Amino acid sequence: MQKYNDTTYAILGILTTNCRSGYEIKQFIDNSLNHFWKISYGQIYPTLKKLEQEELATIQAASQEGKPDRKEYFLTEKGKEVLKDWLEQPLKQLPVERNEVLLKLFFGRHQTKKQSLYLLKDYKQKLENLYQTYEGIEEGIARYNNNHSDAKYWLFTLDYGKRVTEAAIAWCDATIKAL
Amino acid sequence: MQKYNDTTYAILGILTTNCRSGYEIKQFIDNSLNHFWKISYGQIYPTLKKLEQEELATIQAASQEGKPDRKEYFLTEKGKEVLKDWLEQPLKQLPVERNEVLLKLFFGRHQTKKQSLYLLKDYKQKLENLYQTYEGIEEGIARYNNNHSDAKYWLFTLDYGKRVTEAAIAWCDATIKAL
DNA sequence: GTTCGCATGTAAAGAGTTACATGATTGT
DNA sequence: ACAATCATGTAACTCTTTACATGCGAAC
Repeated sequence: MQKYNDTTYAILGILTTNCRSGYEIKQFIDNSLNHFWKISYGQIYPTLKKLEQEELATIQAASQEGKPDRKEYFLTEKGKEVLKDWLEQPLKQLPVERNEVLLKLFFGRHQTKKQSLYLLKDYKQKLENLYQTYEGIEEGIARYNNNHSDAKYWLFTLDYGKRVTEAAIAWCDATIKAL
Repeated sequence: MQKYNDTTYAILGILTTNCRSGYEIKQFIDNSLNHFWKISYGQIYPTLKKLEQEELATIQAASQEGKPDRKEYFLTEKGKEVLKDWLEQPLKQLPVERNEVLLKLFFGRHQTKKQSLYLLKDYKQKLENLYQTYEGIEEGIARYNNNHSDAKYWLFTLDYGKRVTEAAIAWCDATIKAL
C-alpha cells in the first residue's frame, strides 16, 4: 500500500466529518484540531487536488445560494481504505518536540539569573493563557455541543492539552524556585 | 538586526560550550539536547558554513594526533551578540505540537473501541519507555556529572520531560477508562 | 463603492531529513 | 584486509509557511 503524509491522512479523516470543501476543512481544523494540528491553505488545496488524482476522493461542483460556488470532495472506497489502514497503525516512534524555552534556558547557564527568570515567567504566563483557552473551549462544548457526536473526542483532546499544559506550568514554578 | 533560524541560534549556543567542530556539535546534541532538540548533519555543516559567511564565527583548521583533521569554529563578537539578543527574546508564541495519536483518536470516533484502546495502550507504553529513559539519564548525571557546570540545566530539562510525559501517561489511563 | 465573509488557488522561500560520497586513523 | 570511529560534506526530496492573486455575493 502506497504511503501518504500525515497531512493527507488528516484531510482524509476530516472528509469523514461532512466537511467537503477546502475552505470548510480549514475552518474545521481551526475550530477543532487547532491545539494539536494546523494546516494552511497552501497544503490543503494541493493535497485535495492530489486526493482526486490518486482516486482517494471525487470532486463535485456545488452551487450555493448567496455564496460562491465550491468544490465538494467525497471519499472513494479506496480513500476510506487508505484512511482505515492508517488509523490502525500505532505510532512508529514518539516525535521529539522542539522546545525553544528549554534551549534558551540551557544556553542561558552563563547568563544572568534575572534573564532566565524572565524567560520562565513569560513562558508560564503563555502556558496559563493557553490553559484558560482550553477551559473556555471545554465550557463551550459542555454548554452547546454536549450531544454532538464529536463532543466526547473533543473533550479527550482538550483534556490532553490541559494535563500537559498544567505539568509544564508546574515545571515553570519548580524551576523558577530552583534557579 | 538580521534574523536567523532557530537551528542557527542552537549551533551558536553550542559553540559556547567548547564544542568546536560539526562532528562534536552533533555529538553534543545527541547526548544533551536529544529529548527536546535534534539536528542532522544535513543542517549542521551548511549552517556552520553560513556562520562564517555571516561573520558570526571564524574557522581554524586543527590537526589532531591519531584522528583526522577537523575544522574548529569560534564565535566572533558579532556572533556572541546575535546569540545574546536571541537569548533575551521571550517566545513569540507557543508552538502547536502535532500529535498523531490525538488525531487518530479523533477520527477513530466511528471506529471500534478496541482499535482506540490499542492505539492508546501502545502510546502509553511508548511514553513509559521514554519516562524510564529520562530516569536513566537522570541517574547517570547524579552519579557521574554532578559537578559538571551543565548538570543543573540538564536536570531542569529532564524534569520538564518527565513531568510532561507523566501527565501524558495519566491522560492515557484516564482516556482508556473513559472510552 | 467598499468592506466583509466565502471560496480557490499558486509561487517562492524556508526548514528539515535521508541517503549518499569521501577519506583519515586505529585496532583487530 | 576489515571494521569502527572520527570527520566533512552535498543533493535530492519532502514538508510547510507566507505572501500573493483572484473573484463572488451580501450588507452598509
